Formats: sequence, C-alpha cells, structure tokens
Amino acid sequence: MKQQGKKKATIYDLSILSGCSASTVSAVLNGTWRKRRIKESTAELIQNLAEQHQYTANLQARGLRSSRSGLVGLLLPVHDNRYFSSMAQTFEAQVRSHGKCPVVVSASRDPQEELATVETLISYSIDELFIAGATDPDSVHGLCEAAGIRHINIDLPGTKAPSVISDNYQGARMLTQAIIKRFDDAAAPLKPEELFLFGGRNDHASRERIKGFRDIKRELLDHDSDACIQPTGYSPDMTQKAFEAFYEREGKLPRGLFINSSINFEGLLRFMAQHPHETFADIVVGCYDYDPFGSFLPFPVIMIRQDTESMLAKAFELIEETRPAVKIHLIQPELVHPRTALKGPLDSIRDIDA
Amino acid sequence: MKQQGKKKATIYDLSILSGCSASTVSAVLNGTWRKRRIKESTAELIQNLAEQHQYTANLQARGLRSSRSGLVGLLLPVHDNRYFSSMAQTFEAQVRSHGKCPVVVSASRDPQEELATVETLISYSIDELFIAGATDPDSVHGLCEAAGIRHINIDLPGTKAPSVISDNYQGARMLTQAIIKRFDDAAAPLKPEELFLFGGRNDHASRERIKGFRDIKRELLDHDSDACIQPTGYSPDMTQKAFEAFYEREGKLPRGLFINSSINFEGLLRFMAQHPHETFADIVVGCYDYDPFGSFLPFPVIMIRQDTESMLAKAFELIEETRPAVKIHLIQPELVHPRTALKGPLDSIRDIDA
DNA sequence: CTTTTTTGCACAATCGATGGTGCAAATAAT
DNA sequence: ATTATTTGCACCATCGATTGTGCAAAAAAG
Repeated sequence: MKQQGKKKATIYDLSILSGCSASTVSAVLNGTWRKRRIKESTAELIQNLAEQHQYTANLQARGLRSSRSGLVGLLLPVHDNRYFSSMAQTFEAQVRSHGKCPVVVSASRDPQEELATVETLISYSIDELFIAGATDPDSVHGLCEAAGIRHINIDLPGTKAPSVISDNYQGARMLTQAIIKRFDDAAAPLKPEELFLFGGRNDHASRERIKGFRDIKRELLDHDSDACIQPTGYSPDMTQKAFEAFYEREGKLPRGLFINSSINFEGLLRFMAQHPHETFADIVVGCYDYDPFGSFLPFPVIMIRQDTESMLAKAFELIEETRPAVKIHLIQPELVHPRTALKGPLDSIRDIDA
Repeated sequence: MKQQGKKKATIYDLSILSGCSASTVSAVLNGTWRKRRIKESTAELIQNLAEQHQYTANLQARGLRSSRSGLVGLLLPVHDNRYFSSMAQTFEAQVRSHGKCPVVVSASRDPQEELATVETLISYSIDELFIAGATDPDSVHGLCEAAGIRHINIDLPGTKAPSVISDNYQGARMLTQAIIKRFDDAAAPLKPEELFLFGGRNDHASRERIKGFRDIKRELLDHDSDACIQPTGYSPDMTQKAFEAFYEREGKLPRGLFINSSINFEGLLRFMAQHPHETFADIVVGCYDYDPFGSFLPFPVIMIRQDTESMLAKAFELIEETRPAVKIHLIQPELVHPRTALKGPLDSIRDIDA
C-alpha cells in the first residue's frame, strides 16, 4: 500500500479512488465535513483511503488558499547562547501545544537581515511572529502591520507593538546589590571604584541595566561614575579586549564585575584563558543571564535568570487578544546564587529508554 | 507610496498598473525575463512599480507551482545546549550563503515527534533536510525518500542516507587518554576502578564512545569492566541520580570521569550544587561536547569539540551531489584542554555600534 | 400522493505564481 | 516589395487545497 518514490497523494487522487468530488475529500480531511453534512460512511471511506495512501495535505496549497500557514515564527538575534536557545526550546513547546508549527530563525542582530528575514517569513504567510531582541523592532512592526500579521516583541521592546520584556532595571538592581553584599564579610569591603560593569550597548536592555547598576551603586556605595561603565557591544572579542585593557592599566581586575550578558561573559572566559587562577582569587561576578555552567566557575558567579517561560506565556496570551494594548509588560527575573543548577526546558522532555 | 494595512501587492496588481500581462510581470520579477525576451524598458518599468508598491512574491504560491520552497530544514533533538545551538548557528549562516531560507526545528528526541515534524516540513515542500541526531534516521529517510527530498544525517548515522558524523570512537579515545594522562604527575596515579563513564544511551554515538573509552582503558590501564559504564540516558536528572547513587555507595566520586555529553554534564552540576567544593578537589572530568563555561570549572575539564562547521560543510557538499553514496563520513573532533575559550559561530557576526 | 424540508454531495471560482505555446509586429534578408 | 526571422509579449493551464452556491434525491409533513 505504500507509495515508494511516487508523488504524494492529493485530494484529487483520493477523489478518483473514492468516487467523491475533491471538495468532499477536502472537507473530510480537514475536519469541516460535519458542517458540510457529509455522510459518516463517506467520511470513513475517505479517511481510510487517506491513511492507506499516506495522504498529507499540501500545506503550501492550503496556505495559499486560506492565506494562513499554521506557522508561528520566532526571530532570534542568535542561537548560540543559553538564553536564546532556551527561549527557542520553550517557544517550540508552547507553539506545539497550540497545534501550530514553530519556526525559529536568527538574524544576527543585523537590521537588514532582520527585515529581510521577516519579509521572507511573511511571504510564507506565517500566522504570528515573536520578535526577540530585534535591533529595530519598529521597522519589523511596519512589515508585520502591512501584512496584517500578529506580532509581539520579546526581550527588547518596541513602541508600536506590545512588548514583553524582563524587568531589566530591577534585575540589575538585584544583581548589583547581590554583588556588593557578597563582600560584606570579606577581609576588605568592596570599594566603589572596584565595581565595574562590562558589556552591552545602546539598547533598551543595556540602558535599563546600566541605570539599575548606577542607582544601586549610588544608594549603597554613594558613588557614581562613567568610568565604571564599559559598554563593549555584544561581542566576546570586544569584551575580552576591554578586560585586557583594564588589566594592563590597573594590574588587576575589578573585584566586583557586573557583566551585561552571557555573551560578554564569554569575553571574560577568553581573558581567563590568558591569565592564571590567582587573577580571579578575590573577584565576584554578576552576570545578566543564566548559564548553568557559568554558575559553577571557580569564583562566585551570581546570575540573573530571565523568566523566558513567563515571558512567552504572557506573549502568547497577548498575541491572541484581538486588539492588544501597545504597552510594555515587565516580567520579573530571578536572582541565581552561585553554584546553582536550575532546571530548564530540557527537563520536561521525557527521555525514553537508556 | 506605501500601502498601509492593505493587502500585499501581487503580480496581478502590477499587471494592471503596468499594462503588461501577469506572466510578463512574473518573468520580470523572478529574473527569467531575458530568457523570455522581455524588452529592457518593460522590465525596468515593472521593477520600478514593484519597488514602489513594495512587491514581494508570495512564496507559498511560488512553492505550490514549482514544488520547491527555498526552505532548507534542520531537525534538531533539542535547542537548549551549546552543541546543537552552535550547530543551528552555523547551519543558518551556511544556508543563507546559499541563498536559501534556513528553518530550524527540534523534535525532542521523540520518534513520533520527529516523524510528525518531518511530515510537516515536507508538506511545506522544503527542498532539503538535515537530520541531526534523529532517534530513528531511517524512518525519517522513508518519508523524505517518498517525497523526493534530498536529505542527510548529521551527528547520528542512518543506514539509508549518507551520514556525516563525528568520529566518536577516536574522540572518546583521545578524551579517555587525556583524562588518564592528566593524573601522570599527580600524587597518586589513577587506578582503573577510579575511571568511570556516565551518560548516553544505546545510540550509535554512545556506543562508539563507550567502545573508545573501554579500548583505551584496556590499553593503558589494562582493565575493563561493565561496572565503570553508567549509561543514564540524555537527561540531567537521571545523570544526577546516578552520581548521587555512586556517592552514597562509595563516599566519593570517581577521580576520573568521562561524561558522555554536555547534557549529562548538567547532571554533574546538579550534583555539585548539593556538595561542597572539597568533593571535587581531586577529580578530572572529560566531557564529550564543548561548552565554553564548562571548560573553566574549578576542576580540570577536558572537552571534545565536535567540528560542526566541517560536518555541515561536508553535508552541504554531499547533499548537492546527484546521487551521493550511502556511507558514513567521519569528521575528526578536537580535544580541548581545560580553561580554553574557543571562538564560535558568534564571532563571525559583526557587531555594529556599541 | 403531493409539497416541504432535510440530507448529501458536486461544481466552479479562487489563492498567486510559473512556464509552455502561439501569434502579431518589427526587423532583416532576398 | 515579399518572404523569412527575430522580438516582445499575451494567453492559459497548472500546482493542491478551500468554500460559497446550487441542486438532486431522500425523508418528513400534509
């Protein structure tokens, strides 16, 4: 009964085999047959034939006709990082549970690439788009708007579509505070000029985090200075260079380090590879983003875990509203103490056999 | 000139606006117009109109007609792990450089889900499929074969389609050897019963790695035992339980640990969270998979970095052959010494501004 | 045994793009 | 001035599904 190497069966094939019209076959197979008052026995006949011939609908044809595809897109800056890959994992699970097909693509934080990618997705009539960390969410909004595609910003907000983001300001406050607290019963308490922020650039998230960092620093250490802020972009290499430069200048690292993202943290790793253990004997790192391995490094690493589950859940909720308000929804992130291995989306995957 | 909120322009719209037929418009816009001997001036006229009205082709319609979509799929077991997310990143770059649109989906290492996902991809007429770590590559092959879709196995081999995988046997040998060597100038050399393998299951990769592990152990330590092999599946939780059980029984961890994948390594992290630093004072870990953060843990971690770049490059090469031989291509992985921060696909992304 | 209602399905237009075919008009050859 | 070529484009069927409409036959009502 299997068709080896042949073309896929279409409703027309089944139409001939069953003696019914193609429209009847279509109705039976897409579930609208009761509405169309098709006899139960006819439906069964066709369903059996469909199974025997391994019929599956051509979703391009269906999409073309109904101008909906069943695809839901997630636009990511990059894959290769625990924050985003874990978001992708959660996204997939949630989309599937809604009976749709998830599609994840990355655009390398490149505005051009972002727009081009979204254009492509739109040309495939994706039904909904989740825009995570777009450099220019409002342009992306323009495209979606014009195409009538429901969309929502995640992680980085836009001004024209609803956004669900981490409370970066609060998160940064928590993190900065935790770094400082960590020195409470150290031999020498942390001096204000020993607490630096590295990484990030001029995006909403970085700005908020920097604000939180400064505010806490002012409140707890009564100190504020631009010199303590080193935005190095989102590149491991630039971050490494910044650390090297600092080390060259000062002969040591700052004892308190606020690192803007796990990507920047990789810059610190590169620096570490060049320097002996002792260089890091007395430092405390706070990293905005959680990475399980990062949490167990040889020095205390405090991390912020952004709640991608809640963010996505909220986003799904909003995207289903008919006319969601264009506002920013803040999701509280979580402070993760050193040496903590949190569960992740992988844990909900059942692992058959062994 | 912008169309706000309106429907997207089609070739028919442009056909009316230009006074040409739809087929002429089509030819001009898909680049076949010279072949069709369309006047240059006509082409320009239409191209201008297209730009003014922001025309982009409906790719579902094109795909329906030409039964090719321009989509290239990558089927992943999971996203949330550096090995696979880095593969996704590399994949994206390579597919884009071929002028196609990458689509990454995960199937949770669930055979049912895998088949369903591939069915869906096929229904969208994807042009090519890269199957990474499928639990049942040969069934997936069946679907692709029937639909006439070029496909190739990565990471885990199948018997019916060409496969590109890591040389897991050699990798495991290298890794095991490196672990043993690491104890050469230790106070007490590593005893055979102190070297254990944790993680993995009954898949090709695990079997090969176990084989390599055993062979080296026999060669260098003249010892072989089933007790030293603890396949715990690909679940952090199961792995943690295995460590806990071992610790409960022996009062300590094995000094030499071969961990089958970074996912299993996360099980060790969970164990670590429950136990003080001293527990790990004397151990050496070898992990099959590279994770930059994992490389800097407080004890020596030797890692194997699988060469996803080469694997994908080879896979692309093969998938373009008309009739690629059904054989397994081995790609050599790389041994990564402790405290090493390698560059990754993210490094080729230019980071604009700061 | 009519008339009305319900049941069960077929027909045909449509979604947007592609590509084979054919045919005038323009140009070149004789 | 005629015939042969070439140029430039229009026409139309097609890909596979969806959906509004219409119409027989069967069942129910009278």
